[in-house]
Amino acid sequence: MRPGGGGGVAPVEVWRARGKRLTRPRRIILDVVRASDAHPSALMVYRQVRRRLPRVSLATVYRNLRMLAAEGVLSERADAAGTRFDGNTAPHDHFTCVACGRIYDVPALAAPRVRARVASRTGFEVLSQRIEFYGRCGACRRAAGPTRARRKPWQDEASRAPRASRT
Amino acid sequence: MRPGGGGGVAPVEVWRARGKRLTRPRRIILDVVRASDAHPSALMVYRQVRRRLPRVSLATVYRNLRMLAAEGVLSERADAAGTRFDGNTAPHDHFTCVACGRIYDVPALAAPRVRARVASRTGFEVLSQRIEFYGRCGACRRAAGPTRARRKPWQDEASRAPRASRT
DNA sequence: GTTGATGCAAAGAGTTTGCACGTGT
DNA sequence: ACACGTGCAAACTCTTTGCATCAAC
Repeated sequence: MRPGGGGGVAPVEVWRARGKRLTRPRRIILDVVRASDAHPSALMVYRQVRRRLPRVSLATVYRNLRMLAAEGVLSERADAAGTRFDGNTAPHDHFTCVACGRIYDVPALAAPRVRARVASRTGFEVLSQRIEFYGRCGACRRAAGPTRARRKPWQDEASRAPRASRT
Repeated sequence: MRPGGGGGVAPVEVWRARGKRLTRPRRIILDVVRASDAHPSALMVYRQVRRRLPRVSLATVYRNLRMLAAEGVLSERADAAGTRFDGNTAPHDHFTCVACGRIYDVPALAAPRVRARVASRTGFEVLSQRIEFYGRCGACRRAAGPTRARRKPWQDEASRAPRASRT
């Protein structure tokens, strides 16, 4: 459970202003993504939502995730394993452990600096950026030995991965 | 045409040592990716290769791109638009223009610094990283006005996009 | 009551795989 | 001649869409 994740942020008013409705599936989908720190895929969200709303369809999950991301309520990232969603919309980077597959949030430490540098060097206007790190997390380093997969979180729904640090 | 791209780097010996063969489709596929700076998708490569080898199959293109990437001869990146391949295997970052869709290489300016910082902050072992910038390129900024798509390079095969800078 | 949202099923895009034949070594 | 590689087609996964019905407002 992401601390503060299930809390009462209020983008609901924003939707209403645009004629969007707060339906039961939609609310649960948002809850699930916010309550997870596993950066879940649509399928992972679907499986969680179905526990509370067994008749929900995968299409509804996709439609809502896409819409919520478009509204800025969620963030969306594509990688080799597919599209992942993140309830944390604050700027931050990611660390993917190549051993256990877990994705950790890391503070966007150097973001502004790197960004300014690229802008001044190329003359381009940088609007946003994405930084991904790959390596071995603390737990997997301690487990020593050669890299070995212990679990594949993108095929599962829950993950107790501790957050690397607060962003 | 990427300068030096079509040149005679020699990973061929490496393959042979592993029992891999230098077939006609394979050589042409590699040529095509190396000669492009458009960061082509498999389909884009396929269309180019077919000009020189009309009977080539898409499956062969996929198999070879994947194999060449695994051998380190090419690099592979997944994003929202699908998987893209890059003949430039030197470390570098990317800038995607949200107006015209072109992908530019940018020097990996801050890479080592950012990397070390994350490692020391999290205690994780960083093995690699990926940095993507999004914004408006020089040409599109000069074209002024609101963001408007002028072309969708991921549906085409050729691109005359100038390189932002040499990595 | 109006209109956006849902569930279901079917379609689509991108990518992978099985298999018999072809071809580099 | 021996394997690896190829073309073809089918399969597979992930995601989107059409449509009648449902439910939020």
